[in-house]
Amino acid sequence: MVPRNRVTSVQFRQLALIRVVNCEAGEILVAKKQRQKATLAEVAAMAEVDVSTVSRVLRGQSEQRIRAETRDRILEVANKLNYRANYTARALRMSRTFTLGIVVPQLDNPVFSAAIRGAENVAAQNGYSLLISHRDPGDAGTTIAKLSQMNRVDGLLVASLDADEVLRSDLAEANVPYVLLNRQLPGTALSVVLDSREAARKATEYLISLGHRRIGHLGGRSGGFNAQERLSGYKIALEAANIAFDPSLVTMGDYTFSAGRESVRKLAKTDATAIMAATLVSAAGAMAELRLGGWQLPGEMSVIALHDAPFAEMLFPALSTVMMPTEEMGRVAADLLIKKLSGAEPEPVLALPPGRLIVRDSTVAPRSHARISK
Amino acid sequence: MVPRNRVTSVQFRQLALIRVVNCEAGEILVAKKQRQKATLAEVAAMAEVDVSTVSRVLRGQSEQRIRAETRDRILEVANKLNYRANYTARALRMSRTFTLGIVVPQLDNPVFSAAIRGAENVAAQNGYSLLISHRDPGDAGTTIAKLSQMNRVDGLLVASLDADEVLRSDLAEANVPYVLLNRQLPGTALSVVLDSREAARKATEYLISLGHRRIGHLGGRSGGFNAQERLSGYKIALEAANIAFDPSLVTMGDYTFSAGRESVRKLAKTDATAIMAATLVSAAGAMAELRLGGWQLPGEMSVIALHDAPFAEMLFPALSTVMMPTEEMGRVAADLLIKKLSGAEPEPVLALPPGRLIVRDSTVAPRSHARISK
DNA sequence: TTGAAAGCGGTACCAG
DNA sequence: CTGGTACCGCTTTCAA
Repeated sequence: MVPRNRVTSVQFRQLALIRVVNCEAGEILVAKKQRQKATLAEVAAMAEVDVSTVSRVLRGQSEQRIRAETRDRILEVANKLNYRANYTARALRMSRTFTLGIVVPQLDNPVFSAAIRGAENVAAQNGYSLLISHRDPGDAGTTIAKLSQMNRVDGLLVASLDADEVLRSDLAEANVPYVLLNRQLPGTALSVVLDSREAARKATEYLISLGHRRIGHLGGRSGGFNAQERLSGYKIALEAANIAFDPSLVTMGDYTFSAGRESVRKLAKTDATAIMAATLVSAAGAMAELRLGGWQLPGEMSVIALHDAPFAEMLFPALSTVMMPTEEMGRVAADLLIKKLSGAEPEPVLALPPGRLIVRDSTVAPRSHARISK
Repeated sequence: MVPRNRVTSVQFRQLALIRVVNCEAGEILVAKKQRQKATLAEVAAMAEVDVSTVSRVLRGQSEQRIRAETRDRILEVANKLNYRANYTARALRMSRTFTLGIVVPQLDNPVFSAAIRGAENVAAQNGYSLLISHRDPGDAGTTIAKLSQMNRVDGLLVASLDADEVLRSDLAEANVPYVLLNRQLPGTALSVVLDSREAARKATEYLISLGHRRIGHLGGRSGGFNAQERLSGYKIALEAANIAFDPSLVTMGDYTFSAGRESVRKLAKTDATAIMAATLVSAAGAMAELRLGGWQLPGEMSVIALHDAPFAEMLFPALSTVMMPTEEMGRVAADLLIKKLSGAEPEPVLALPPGRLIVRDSTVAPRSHARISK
């Protein structure tokens, strides 16, 4: 009944034992052995038990069903051999990689790197690792599809700056659970976002409290989810203060430095005395351009931005901001995804409230006599 | 001879065929099937050939040994089923993951994110993917060890800010080939570094060419590899201009904003008219602190930094820099590692020469009468 | 040119 | 409480 060329486990154990014994001949060899990856079978052989027993012991589950003596012996051997389970083999067998993928549009962006940090922590706490992937705007959908189709991840955390349609079709390719990060997609699964609206409201409200009445808004891509939210928060704050909304004070660009520069030129022609910018980088662009135009900052123009990062403090004048819980966003998203992977119910969409207002040097009360625009 | 409970491949093929045929009953099911991960066996069954044949065809090698007709049929089926090889299974079988790990101390650092980008490109070109991992300064060695011991990567790209000893022992845990990034470690394998010395020399030389004679240096951690190199480049430039080296003009800190602030206080008490800073961030700290102290920038103090990133332009005054080929560094390192994995000879250590000098607004000729320090 | 079968290193079910 | 064994999905000899 025993197939040809097939060693029974008893035979194998003996074979392996010989190997092990040989190794023990010299300590050097043993040391070398520790460097190598020991397999379950080797541990089993050396402990003189079956692989299945070793597996049970090492996985720690159903511990009560194993004689303490046996367990200790196995543990000792495993330790001596510096045994580590082979990740690949386990993943294949269990059809689970215990890896979460996180796809971000850029790495050197405090928002995403903070989110990654948060996600990584939660992942680690739950025995998952995080496969970071940054998706250049060019490679349409490949990243998302690749990660999931190659069975490399159990689930995906997706941050995207793409248009709804593009993102939707990318996501369709993924055949793993996912949760969206910093972004909503109508009619789609879970997503964790920051409450940009409230943040924008808060920032605008602060400018109003300083006495500003003509407040410009440097927005993001007009189609974008967060851009809409921020604009809406801006309007809410104006309304609450009985200030009429003036479309000419709003400019939408993308979130880059140069877009900030360009956009602010339009605002510079108005009688605005303050600007609420969507991001640190666009605020930086705005301030740079204004300075170039000879404006006194913050005297002639107050600037506040959403999100906070060390970068805000490095600008001149140091930028006032409304903090955003970006790391928390990563944590929450990872938590949601892991719950989902454990078969839990899809929970409702969350919007994390903004953090504190950080007043630095870029915001002051308006001058009594507004400067004549240049 | 056939083991019990074992389906021969013929039997299995039939079983699978039944499944496939059933699926084809409705297009909806076929569509659904495409979403799922099809296995080799399923493709084989549907194409009515053996899995090994499918494998051969799909891997594209030894193509000539397969009848065109067969190959076409297989390709068609694979395509219809949207077949993707299971990464895990392949990795297990081949004992290779075709994944490179890259370990960096921080993600939101233009130096490392550029290196990652470069490494990723080269990796992709060679059929590898990149597993990005950031190692918090706290978790001693675990990251490096984990990645390799879990058999998740074939090789490692390691950027580290740790002390030699720490790094050395971490590396000892890794049982995969690795190459060091942005850092050398005496007596250790391959590493790819930037020529910081030459960059520092170039930056200093530029300040000298503007007429500065009393030039301060804002250095990095005094033990660090790059810090030494930069200091040395600074000295070389001075010497070439017959300017005596004055230790009181050199301050070593770490690379943070606040370290930049602190360090510059010492320099502010000297008669220095210019500063060569190790990094953008420390330069930013220095400028912030000087401004706070009432200095006119750049009039009373010129500042230049090593490395270039969008960030430099956002500062005020916009920072002059010497570009560093950080993305190239990632590319070269990945290339080296891949060569090593293919069994090639360990090539010599490289130092990539700095890029262009970018003159922005932070560097001007010294005033004829140096300001009395405050 | 194609098929059969032996694993890679685990996990988990089923016996005993 | 422990052993035996059938896979997970793929690659790679070895035969036919």
